[in-house]
Amino acid sequence: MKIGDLSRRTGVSIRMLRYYEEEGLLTPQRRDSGYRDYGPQEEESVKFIKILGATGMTLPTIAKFLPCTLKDRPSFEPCHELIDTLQDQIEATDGNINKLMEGKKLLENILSDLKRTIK
Amino acid sequence: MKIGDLSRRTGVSIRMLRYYEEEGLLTPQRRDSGYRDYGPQEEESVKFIKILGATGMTLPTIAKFLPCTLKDRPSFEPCHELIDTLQDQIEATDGNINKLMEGKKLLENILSDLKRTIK
DNA sequence: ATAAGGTCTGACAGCGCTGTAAGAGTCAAG
DNA sequence: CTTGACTCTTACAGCGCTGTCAGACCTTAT
Repeated sequence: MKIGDLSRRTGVSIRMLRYYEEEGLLTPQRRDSGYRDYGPQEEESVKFIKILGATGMTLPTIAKFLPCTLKDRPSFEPCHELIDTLQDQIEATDGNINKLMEGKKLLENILSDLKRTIK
Repeated sequence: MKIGDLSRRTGVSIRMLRYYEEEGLLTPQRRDSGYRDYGPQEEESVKFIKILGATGMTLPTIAKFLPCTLKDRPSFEPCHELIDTLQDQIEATDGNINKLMEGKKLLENILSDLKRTIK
């Protein structure tokens, strides 16, 4: 699959797909022409990247976790060293969720205040 | 209250407090010396800014909402024009919360996978 | 073979936010 | 009055991400 196809399928811009590679998150095959050739494995990875990125995780951090999401992950992947980081990240995400909910509450308060004041 | 005091009380860096002013979010009094002089009203605003900022709202956007959070808000404040934006923002925040929860779930899956694989 | 559209690399620029530094002035305690 | 801590403005720089552009090459269909 060429980069444009993957971009269309994932909604991630071509620019960013190349950036992912630059940051070590993806390493697609190359054709003789130099064109990147993505497989279903890479498409799967992009999905993970999107989700993890949405949690505020930075790309280098995501790069650390990505090998652990592989089905056929080689056993020597140092995933066990990531458990602490992982736990921290879960906590951080939880904190962010709470902040967002607090923010949402505030917004809703402002909204209902406004509606009451104006109507 | 001087800027250092407000910084300590809110946990927002001096740099950022000045930046808030630059962006029109705060307009503290000035002493003859030129020193900024913050009142309790400004401290309250900083709290809102922090919360709204945590929802991913950008400072210029926050600047629009801030007048609507004032207790003694002048009636001519065009807050009614913000209702749509506000509703959009609430929706967006909701979406972000969901994304974060999805991300958290993924992280937890990775974590339990790892624990099972390793132990 | 030609044309249109896809892709390559490399570079530059912008966003929003944040820190830091320099050089000058202010404040408060001794 | 001196000294150390604080504040002022201005400016530069970095982060992580993202877009865009240029110039060259590849691919596919006609």
